Amino acid sequence: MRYYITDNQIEICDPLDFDPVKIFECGQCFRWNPDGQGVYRGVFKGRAAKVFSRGGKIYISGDENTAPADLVDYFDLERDYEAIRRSVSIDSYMRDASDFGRGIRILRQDPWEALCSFIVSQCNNIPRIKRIIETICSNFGEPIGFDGCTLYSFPAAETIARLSPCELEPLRCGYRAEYIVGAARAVASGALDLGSLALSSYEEALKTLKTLSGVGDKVANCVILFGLNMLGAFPIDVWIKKALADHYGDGFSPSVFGEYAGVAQQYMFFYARSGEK
DNA sequence: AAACAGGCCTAAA
DNA sequence: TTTAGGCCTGTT
Repeated sequence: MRYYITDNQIEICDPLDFDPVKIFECGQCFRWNPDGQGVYRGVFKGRAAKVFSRGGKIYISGDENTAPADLVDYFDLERDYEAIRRSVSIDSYMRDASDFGRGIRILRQDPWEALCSFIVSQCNNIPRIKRIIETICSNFGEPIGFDGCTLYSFPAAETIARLSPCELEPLRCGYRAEYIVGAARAVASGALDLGSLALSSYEEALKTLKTLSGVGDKVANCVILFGLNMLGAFPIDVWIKKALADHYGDGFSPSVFGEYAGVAQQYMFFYARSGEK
């Protein structure tokens, strides 16, 4: 998509394919919050940034440790989402869903953060998921001063690996604490190499992630889609299951959506959650 | 008060 | 291979 880099800040030329509210509220991430004036601030890969609109344009600017290239990568600015929307619009339902979700982009999130976040998400509601993740960051992450706010980085797997599940009690995340520590130890010990998983096949990534306790099909697919940026991954949660039952039959396979099935899934999820349909 | 929330694990057919 | 029940916790 077209954008300008000026003064270490990115200006998005066509806001139709970059909608901050949809990007941050469509369910793919948990750590970007609006300040009441419409400015979203968040932390990605240890860096702070903000996204806001002014005069019909969208601006993204990061802290002093953030290069424009980091933002281009994280927000997936080089990808043509209009082409993706066309390719997944296989019927009138998907045309409506992808039209409704126009402006969503799949963020290139840190794989460890995605793994931990979606472990937390299981059998949980969004406010509590966000609260738990904020607490893990404020308790175990590093403070980052930015734009007059104190934000916190997501703690490294090594940091969490040194803790016992009991020490995660302040999170109030219940039985998920053991899963989190187990995953952290797998990553920290090198038994699970998320970097190399990103270079492996989808099947390999799925199989490997599912060896972790607390990670099943749904969580693993979320990690692959949002953390490994494999856009064919198709997480099926209760909302998607219902949408599939309503619009497609028993023999459904994500492959009908092609290589960007995961993006189709996100349009469906956002559409279903919106209550529009 | 009982059910539910963006699943997963284990035991049992 | 599929199914039922249990699981921490906070809300409604």
